[in-house]
Amino acid sequence: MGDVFKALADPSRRRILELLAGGDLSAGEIAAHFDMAKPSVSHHLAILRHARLITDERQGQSIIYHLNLTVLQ
Amino acid sequence: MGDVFKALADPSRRRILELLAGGDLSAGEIAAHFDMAKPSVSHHLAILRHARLITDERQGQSIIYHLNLTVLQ
DNA sequence: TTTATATTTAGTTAATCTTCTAAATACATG
DNA sequence: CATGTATTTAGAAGATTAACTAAATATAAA
Repeated sequence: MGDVFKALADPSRRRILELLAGGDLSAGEIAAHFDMAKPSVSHHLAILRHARLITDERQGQSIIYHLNLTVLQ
Repeated sequence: MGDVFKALADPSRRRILELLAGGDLSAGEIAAHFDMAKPSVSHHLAILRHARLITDERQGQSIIYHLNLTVLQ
């Protein structure tokens, strides 16, 4: 649970969750919403994934991210 | 709201909230539960207060802290 | 008013976190 | 298999945070 709170503590990560609430997106599509280098966004995605707030699924060259809010219950 | 998530991100601060869930406590009583210098605990209390997760009230020499969960709704 | 108790403020150091660039990995296509 | 696209990993720099000690403030009591 500590991982969840830590993950939610960063504004960029909360924004990622908001974006995913509007529908699944690839890592690149998520990165396009930020004024930040792609590796930085990838790092945020890793933290959200580790906290189980999102799940990922490879689809060809892309990796699609999904919101997973069940952990908040 | 970002302040709330940041406040909840630290394990010591979550423990303080748990302690206060069991009833109001003075700063000194809270500090006694930790293996940490009092100024460090005071700093955590200030962060929780700023996030409005707790309120404080002076009572003589002591300052009594109360849990305030309304901000989580 | 001096002394004791409770708590916070100030200033510093060490650890953690965010971001970057460069390089590596994975998949798709010519 | 070579090249291009998508994403992550590695390593480093800068910023933020958590901890400490010492000093300041506030109240109570002798």
